[in-house]
Amino acid sequence: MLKFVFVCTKSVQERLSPCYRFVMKISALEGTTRAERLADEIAASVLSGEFRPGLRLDEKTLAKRYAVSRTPVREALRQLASTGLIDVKPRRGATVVRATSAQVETLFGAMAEIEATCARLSAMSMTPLERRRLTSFHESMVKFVAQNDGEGFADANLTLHTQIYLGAHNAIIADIATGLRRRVAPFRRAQFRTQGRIPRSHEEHKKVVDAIVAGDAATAHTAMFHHMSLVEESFERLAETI
Amino acid sequence: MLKFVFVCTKSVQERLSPCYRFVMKISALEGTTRAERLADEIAASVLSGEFRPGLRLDEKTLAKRYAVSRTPVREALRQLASTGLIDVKPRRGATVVRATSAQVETLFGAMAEIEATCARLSAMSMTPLERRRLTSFHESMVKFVAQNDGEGFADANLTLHTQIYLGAHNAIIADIATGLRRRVAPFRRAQFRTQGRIPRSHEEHKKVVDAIVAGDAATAHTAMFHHMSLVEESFERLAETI
DNA sequence: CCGCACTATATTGCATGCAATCTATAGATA
DNA sequence: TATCTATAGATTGCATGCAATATAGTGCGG
Repeated sequence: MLKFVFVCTKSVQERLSPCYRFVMKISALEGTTRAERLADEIAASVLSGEFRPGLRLDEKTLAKRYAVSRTPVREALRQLASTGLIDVKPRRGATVVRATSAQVETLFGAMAEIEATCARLSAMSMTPLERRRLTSFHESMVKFVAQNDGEGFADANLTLHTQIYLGAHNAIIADIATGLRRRVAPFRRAQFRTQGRIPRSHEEHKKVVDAIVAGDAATAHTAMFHHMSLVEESFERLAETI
Repeated sequence: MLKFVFVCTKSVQERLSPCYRFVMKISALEGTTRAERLADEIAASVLSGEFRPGLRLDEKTLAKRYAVSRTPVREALRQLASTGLIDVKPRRGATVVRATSAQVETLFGAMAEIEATCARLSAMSMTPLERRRLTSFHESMVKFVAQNDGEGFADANLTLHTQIYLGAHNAIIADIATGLRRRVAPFRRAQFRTQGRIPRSHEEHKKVVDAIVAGDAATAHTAMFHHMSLVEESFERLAETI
């Protein structure tokens, strides 16, 4: 991995031309710790499905795989445990969470509540600019519906929901929502492959977006809750077929 | 610290008389790791106010204080950082979070939303037994009002709110609520010392409890949200006098 | 044949030490 | 005098090694 070292004092740093600031940014990116980068790597592997639920995450193996010692691996695992993505038991090691259907239901229920809350808050406190952006982004998603592009729709779906988290104008609630979305991710894979899910999801989004833009908090809440419940239902249907 | 070692096989363990099980329980308590116990200790110190917001939490000093090496201290600090109680920056160490008034406002706002959600869910899904218990517990709190006992009221207040978290019958939302309450704690100290806060709080509780018991979800939500907003207002008034 | 106890192996928890980075203080220069 | 530089000290990040604990495999008795 490349590394640029740029030595200067703080006052010089502040008066640098933009091209040098770019160099500094690279340096800042490198400034994260190994443990942090490991946590990201492992999380990505869990979310991508490479590390399946139930898989044992052995410290030594991970350390070898990423060519570091066990210490940063341990820290990464602890951090991931706090997000609920993996499960660490004292002296028993870490595993990718494997939830019972009841636990998954709880997770989806929590998520529906939080998302609905975000929608309500967004309806109350989004700026006019944010409302316009939300509308136009939602409208742009129609192309994925037309092309039946599940992958593209899934990506855009995340962006749309994130816009609503941010529109709530409460960083803590937005964090909670993001964290929950991450936690449910391993259990909702391939959700948009369910027959007819894409156009239906797009319609539900429209109801949510319209209510938010109109400032109708109660309807935004209800519509989002309903949308998330259908997502769960779609998951259940998928799970049955496995 | 005492430690009982009790060696036996699992099948024997399961057929033990209760008195031996007690011994095993002690052993199980000891079975937690140092890092976990440290996290509890440090959290308690933060919540009790011994470690004030902004205080630098230096690994070496903490290691000396608790007579362990830096390794478990580091793990404890990372864990606490994930709960939002302390702030850890790479290569810059840990400090007890010192929030701006805007951040505290965000925190109270998030808490009000989550608590209100819990109240709504409780209204919808508490069992008859839970409803009865909630009512009787709330009624028992009148004695603290009569005696103007802030300490007693604060303890009971926590129990009452926890009952509502649990009544929501969603472990994840309950966890979120508990975590937020913890995070808010350092900024709401001495809240019940504000003039006239105890009887007023008790009245607000009544509205919440009545709505929950009656199964009136919308009213429970509104009443709880209102209650939490007043808590925040009371904090603001306190902060101004500091 | 089944279940229990015991030993061997593997894995986690923790302590220690070194290297990289940050911070503070003193000195130099305009 | 104010600002910048350089050095020393302190602190964090990480690697390594040992001790405590859990797991798996083997032998023994009923």
